Amino acid sequence: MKPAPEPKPGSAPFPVAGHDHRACIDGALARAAEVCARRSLPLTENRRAVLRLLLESHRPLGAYELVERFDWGGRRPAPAQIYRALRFLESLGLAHRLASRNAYLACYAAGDGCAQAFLVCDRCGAAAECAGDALEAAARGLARAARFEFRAGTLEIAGRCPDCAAAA
Amino acid sequence: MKPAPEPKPGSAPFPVAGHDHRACIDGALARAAEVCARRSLPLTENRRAVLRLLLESHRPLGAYELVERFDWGGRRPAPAQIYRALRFLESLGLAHRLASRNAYLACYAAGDGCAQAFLVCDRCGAAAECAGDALEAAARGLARAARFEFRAGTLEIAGRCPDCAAAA
DNA sequence: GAGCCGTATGATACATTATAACGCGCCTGT
DNA sequence: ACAGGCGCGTTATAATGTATCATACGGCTC
Repeated sequence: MKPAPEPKPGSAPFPVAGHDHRACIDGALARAAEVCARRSLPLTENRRAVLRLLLESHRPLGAYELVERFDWGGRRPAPAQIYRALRFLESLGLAHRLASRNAYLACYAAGDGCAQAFLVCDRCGAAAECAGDALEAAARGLARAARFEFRAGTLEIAGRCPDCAAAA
Repeated sequence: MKPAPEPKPGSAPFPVAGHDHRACIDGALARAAEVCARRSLPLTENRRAVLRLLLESHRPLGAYELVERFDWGGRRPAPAQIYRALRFLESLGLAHRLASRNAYLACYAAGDGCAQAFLVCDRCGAAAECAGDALEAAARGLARAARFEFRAGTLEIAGRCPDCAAAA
């Protein structure tokens, strides 16, 4: 068991008190730029803007919420615009889709591998990404037992985030 | 190496060669009736029909696929009809929603508890439900580490089912 | 049996989420 | 230059899911 409340901003599943949001956003954007550069894929204005919105909200947003928040000098982008950016970000592991919510979440930690988990608060909608060897192992174990060829796995956990659990 | 090809219809994640589909459907329907009776909730004609369609297809179906397959003497039910039945079945654990696919899957094994997993074939769309202590433990462990109050978890694993992996 | 209440139904309309298709302009390689 | 690929911006439309309302039916009490 590991109490360790807050090692690094991005690695604490839910933002804690001293969370430096600005730094966390800038860091994630810088990482995103790197990831794109490494693959010679352009992190265009649109893509960066969508990613920034996700990072700023620090919670999952629906595509149409993104449309609304997108300030394009008065006008709004069409949904397709947003979905394109989301697909791109997802393909690089810079954002994730929360299927159970039809919502999208920025990735704060560099996207690693395969089996990922999300903790989604039933009450306030906050969400956190996390992963662990135990999950990965369990997922691969289940697949193996069924002779299923594992590609990727996503675990979505519903419940109450620390704040809401306390407030209840 | 032939480790127990088919112990019980419902417990083999993917239907195997000797799979007696008829028996598997009838068994599941009987179990559903029991579950409803135990809770004094009616397994009405609609609900039974939707469940039967899911059981018969033996793979996840979208709500609108169900609408199309629903033979109502020429007419078709409105989507709301189907969604109502699906919600009912879900609430009793008799069917599950595959969020990653917007599809619904009958439950062959009696719904047990909390953290469940689905193996979904990228190629043919077949899906199997499974669960295990390791998954449950991993899910609860992740939640606990984040001081998150666990309610339920669903793991969706994408990959290739045995048949498709072999065919590839 | 008459009246009442709760639930399931059947229907229409609507809301939300996501994609298809197309042409334009900008780069880049030759 | 210019051809090809890619991302953009737009329009239209598909796919998925809900709200609402009137009705029907069963069980209950009186």
